[in-house]
Formats: sequence, structure tokens, C-alpha cells
Amino acid sequence: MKTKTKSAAALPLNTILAGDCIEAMNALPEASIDLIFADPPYNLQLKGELHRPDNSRVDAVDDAWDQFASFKAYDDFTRAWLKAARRLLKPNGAIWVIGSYHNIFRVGAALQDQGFWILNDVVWRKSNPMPNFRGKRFTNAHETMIWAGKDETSKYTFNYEALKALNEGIQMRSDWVLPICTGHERLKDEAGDKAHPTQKPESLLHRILVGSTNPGDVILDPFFGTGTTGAVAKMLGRDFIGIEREAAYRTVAEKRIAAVRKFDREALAVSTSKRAEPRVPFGQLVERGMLRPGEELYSMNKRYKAKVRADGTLIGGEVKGSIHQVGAAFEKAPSCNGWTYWCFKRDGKHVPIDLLRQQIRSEMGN
Amino acid sequence: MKTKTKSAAALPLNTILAGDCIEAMNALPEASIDLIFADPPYNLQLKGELHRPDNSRVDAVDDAWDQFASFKAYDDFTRAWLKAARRLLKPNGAIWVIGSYHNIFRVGAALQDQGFWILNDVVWRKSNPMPNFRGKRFTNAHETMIWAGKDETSKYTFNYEALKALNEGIQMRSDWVLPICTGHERLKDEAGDKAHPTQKPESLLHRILVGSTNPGDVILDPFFGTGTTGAVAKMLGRDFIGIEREAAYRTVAEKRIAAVRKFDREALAVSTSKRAEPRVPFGQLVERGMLRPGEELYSMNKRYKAKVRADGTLIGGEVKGSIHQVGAAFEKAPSCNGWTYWCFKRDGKHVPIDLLRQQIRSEMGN
DNA sequence: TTGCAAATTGAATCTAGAC
DNA sequence: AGTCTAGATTCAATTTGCA
Repeated sequence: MKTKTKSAAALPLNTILAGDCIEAMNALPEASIDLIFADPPYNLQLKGELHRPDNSRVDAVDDAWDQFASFKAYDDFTRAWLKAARRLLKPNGAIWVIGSYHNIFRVGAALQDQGFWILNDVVWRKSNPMPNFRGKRFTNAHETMIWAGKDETSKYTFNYEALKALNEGIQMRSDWVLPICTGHERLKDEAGDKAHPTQKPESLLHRILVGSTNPGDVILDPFFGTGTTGAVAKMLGRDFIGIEREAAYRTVAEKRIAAVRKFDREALAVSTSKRAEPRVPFGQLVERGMLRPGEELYSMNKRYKAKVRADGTLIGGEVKGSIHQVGAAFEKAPSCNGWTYWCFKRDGKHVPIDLLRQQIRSEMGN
Repeated sequence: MKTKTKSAAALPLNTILAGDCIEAMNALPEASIDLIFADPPYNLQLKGELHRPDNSRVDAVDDAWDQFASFKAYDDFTRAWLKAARRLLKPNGAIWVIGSYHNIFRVGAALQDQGFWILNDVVWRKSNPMPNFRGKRFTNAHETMIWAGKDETSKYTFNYEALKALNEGIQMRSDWVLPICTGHERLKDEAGDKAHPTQKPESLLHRILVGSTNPGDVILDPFFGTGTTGAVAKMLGRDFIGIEREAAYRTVAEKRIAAVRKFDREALAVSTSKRAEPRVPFGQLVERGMLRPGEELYSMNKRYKAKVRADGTLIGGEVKGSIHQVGAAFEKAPSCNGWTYWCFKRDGKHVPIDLLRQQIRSEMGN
């Protein structure tokens, strides 16, 4: 069973909150959220969609004079919800925001101004975008996502190995090719029309959540819509909180998420990096008698050798120190991973010392 | 012979002006420029040194011209040069600005605030970007360009058919796959080092100038560097004005442009783009819901089975890894093509997973 | 000269944990 | 808080070096 902190226990997990997202966020406890995914309104033609922080309505834009007013209003709205969102993030929390050229520059500047630390901008390259029918511009074939830590020092979650595995062993790039949401995945209303104008594909959220959350994390989506974030969070064994103003969207989302099955535990496990494995001091190999004091180690390139000492340090000529320090000194390199640099001899063959570490780790494991 | 308007006749065409770009722009006549291409400093804010896993040092952009004290200082600089640039544009003129997530959001917001009208944001997807060496973020594999008209009413130039032809008869999209500038195209100084840290590829400028200028147009580049804009403009029969503060860059650019021949067939051939490779990672089948985490795959010979995990790896007994690795382990073979080795079950029948890959490829190849 | 292997390099906000 | 150390980490393309 999962342990929760006191504040997290008070969270309305796996529910959709009704109402204005800023008010709803302000009612939640601070520093309680691991990740925020936000798909805010793009449109500067406000059409009653937008409200100022004081909840006064912003008039629609219809002439050049209003243009400045509309950017100002959009900025006010953006900064208000981002401020509320930032309060909710744990110190090591992070945020994803998606947008198009209509709004993403304003969102990005606001993120930076509020102290968020941009980690990447990621381009969702649509494999099947709507063509530009009038032939007056380029096909608008992508949207931009900004991934940012709560601040510069945040130790954000990044499941590097899992993403690399998703990409067949090559590190994941900042441009993702994924189709738009169509077919069975696209939710319809009773009339058979699309239930939401900008429903995001689950594949997009899958990659975001696998990459930047762990099972059991709490994910907040302040513009929940028809609940793609919630559906994928549930599948992947994460908790979510959605906020949505429109009752019709909430209804569709509730139904959708109820039908989702969680993947089994074994399937949720992802490839992990060596960093996550327990640290093994080199001295342990000596203590355990896997290497004897006085035994010689050879560099992988066979150019250097050094002697093991009883305290787990090496001595090679004038150079003394850890396996890393001696390796770095020999190679005149700023640093060196001694585990992958040194070999020892058994039955006339050179064996990497890292094999001994793996042996210890496998004994520790389980 | 080309006719010029009175103001254009006074322009220092096809020269490189020395000095600060704002002062130089203010000395030019207003409404005299057809297109501006600008590659301003990105304000990278790099901290320490970075080494590759092989311990070699990354030659970072640490030049004084990229240092700004704060976002405020960068914004002031940006708004000042954009204001001077906008004065120079003809009523139907347009601007392109390139940047990364460090600066592009601030540039985009400034453009909108000053009355420029964004037409597209265009993503330059690098076919050969520098990887992320520490495995802490996504490979920074793209840069963003903003294309904007002088104002909302500008009748900007857009050579739709020419771009379509460049793209093998398919409407040009907002994401361009082009290699970074290397090899013979990359200019070197006397010492054999790169002459400029951020030289842009000619292919990029080729596409921009073919798409948004006509022969005889005047193109201004206020951050001229080593003169890629001038070189491509000359090739394509356009006029240019460059502004560059550093004498060393101006010298290199002068020499480079002098060597360019108009409509040089060979040079034009170099600048045509490659098409993206349709590599499909197995993980995409999982992200896209074509296979569910937890679902079982069967080997073609029906002797083995393995379970799909959320990150696109398989687990079968003790064996974990990619479709290729697990297949190879089961067959005790040095390698295995997982695409042709594994099946899944649908309606009681075994279906090769390669069928799903083919489906994705057919969607991509539009 | 040819062919293959090894080395080089690119706009990069690039660590985590113990003491 | 700062300091120090263990040790984890790369893709594509071109150029250089050697047989």
C-alpha cells in the first residue's frame, strides 16, 4: 500500500472538479502536485471564453485597437493560472503546457518570468494535419509544448531509459511524430459531432506521463476537457485531478475514464537507468575477497596498470586514489568512470571489474 | 534592367554595414525593405563546462555577444531592434526570426506586441543534432522560426507553388527537416576552427527566400554573421543588406559572397532537402494504443511468448528488453529482427506486429 | 588510389548525493 | 549553505588516419 503525506491525503484524487480553474486550484493544498499538464485556450478571439483574474469578462476582439487589449487580457489570464499552478507544485514538480503560435510565445515568456525553468520545448509533429486550403501559408502541421521545472533547482522526474526504450534504443528527441486524435479515440456527442474541438491524442499523454512521472504520482490538469490526461493517468497507474468548467465535458470525461482499465503492474514497470541502482563502493570488492590487495588492474585499453590496496584505493606509479581518480589521471581526463575503465585477470583473461559489481547487485536485489 | 523606387535607390545594396544593428537600421530609409531575416543572440545562459561521455569538451557558445544580464535586458534589446526593423519594412514586408526555447518565446511575444502579425511558426527539425550527453532532457533537435507580416493587413509574399515543387508536389508544412551546417559549407578561420559558432545552413535560407521573396527583392539581415543570408540571396538573384558588428565575421562573409555565382546549379543542388526517414519505433505501437501494455506477443514459431510493457520493451520470464533483444535471447541468436519475429492475437488469430508498422508508415507517408 | 576504422564535432540553459 | 566525489552519459555525419 502506498503511503501519502498529510496534505496529499486531503487531495480529491481521481475526480473532476467543477468551476473556474484558478479558484479550484486556490482551494487545493500547496506543494501537493507532482506534474501539471495544461492545454489552455489558444484563441485570442475571446468569445467570452476568457476572464480576467478579477473575473471580469474580456470583450471580444474586433479591431486593431483591441488587439493590444486582447494580448494584455490573455497575458493576465495566463499569469494568473500559472501562478495558481506553481503554488500547487511540489518543489521537484514540473509542468507541461501545449499551445500554438497564437498563444505559446506568451505562455513561454510568462513561465520564464514566474520562475519556472524551461527544460525543453517539444514539438508535436502531426502526421495527419489539416491542410492549408487557401495556399496562403504553410500547413500548420505542429503544436508546441513547453516542459518546465518549478524552478531552476527542481530535481524533475525524467525517465530517460524508458523514453529511450520507447524510441527503439535511441534517445528521445524534442520532436515527436504522432497522429492527431481521430477514429474510435475521438469522442462524439449525442449528435455524432466531436465532443470537444481540441481533444488531444492519448499517445501524446502516454509519452509525457511515462517520461516525466512515476506510478503513484499526482497529475493535475486544469483544463481537463474530455479527460485525456485522466484516462492515460489511470491506465498508467498514476492519480489525477481534473478541473473543467463545462458540465458537458465533465460528463463525457467521467464516462470515458470509468471505462479505462489500469495496466497490470508488470506492464507498468519501465526500463530504469543505472543511476537508480544501489551504489556499490569499490572497497566492497576487496572486503569480500573478490579482489585481493596487491592484485593488479589493467585499463581497458591495456595501456596502464595499477595495484589494489587494502582500503579499496589504487596505486599506479606516482598516482594514488579511487578507481575513478587514478583512471582520470592516467587518461588526463577531467573525469573517469572507474567501473568501466578497469579490468582484472582471471585464468589469463581480462575481466571488467563492473562484472563483480553486477554480481553484488544481483545478490542485493530481490 | 530592374527599376527601383526613389528610396530603394539610396540603399546600400549588397554590402555589409559595420556597427550596431539598431544604429545602422535607423540610418536606412523607412519602408524600403521587402524581407528581414534575423538570427539574434539566443541568450543561452550556459553555466559550467560540458563534456561528452568520451570526455571530450563541448565547444560551447560562450561569446560576449550572447551574454545578457537578465530577461529584462534581453527584452529591451529585442524590442529595440524589432522596432527599428519594423520601420524599415515596406507595408507588405515580412520578417523571419529564428531562435531556441531560451529566447524565442520572448521574441514571439515582442513581435505580437509591436503589431507584427504572425503567419506561421516553422520548426527546423535537425536531422543530425547534438545529442543530450547527460541523459537529463530530450535531445534539443529543433529550432523555431517565426514568420510574421509587418501588420495584420500586409499582403506578404508567399510562393506557394514554388514551395510545393520543392516538396515533391506536396504542400509545404510548418516543419522542415534539414541537416545542420557542417562539412565544406561550414566556414573555417585560419586556425581551422569554425569561423562562427552558429552558422546556419544555406538550405534553410534557400527555402525561406524562395518561399517569401521574389527576384529583385531587398532582404535585410541585421545579425549577418558570416553571411549565409547574403550568399543565398545572391545565388537566387535577390539583393541583400547585411549588418554585422564583428569585423572578423564581416571579412569572412565578404570573401564568401564574392565567391558565389548567381544561380549556381551546383550550389542549388546542395541546398535541396532530404526527406525524413520513416523509422518507426516499436514503442509507438504502444503509445498509440495499437498494442496494450500487458498484452502478450507470441513468437512466429509459437514457442515463446512475452508481455508488452508501457515503455515499449518486452518481458518474457527473466528476459527484458526490446523486441529484438528478447527475440534474440529466446532463440539464443546473436540478433533478431523483432518486427518479423513477433505476433499478437486478434479475434483468435495470430497477426504479425509488422502489419501495425506498415499501417503507421502509410499514415506518415502523406 | 582505395577502403575501412577511428576520431571529431555540433546554439547545451546537461548530476546526485554525501559530508 | 557550500564543497567534494562517485560515476553516469551520445547521434549522425564528416574528416582523418592507416593499411
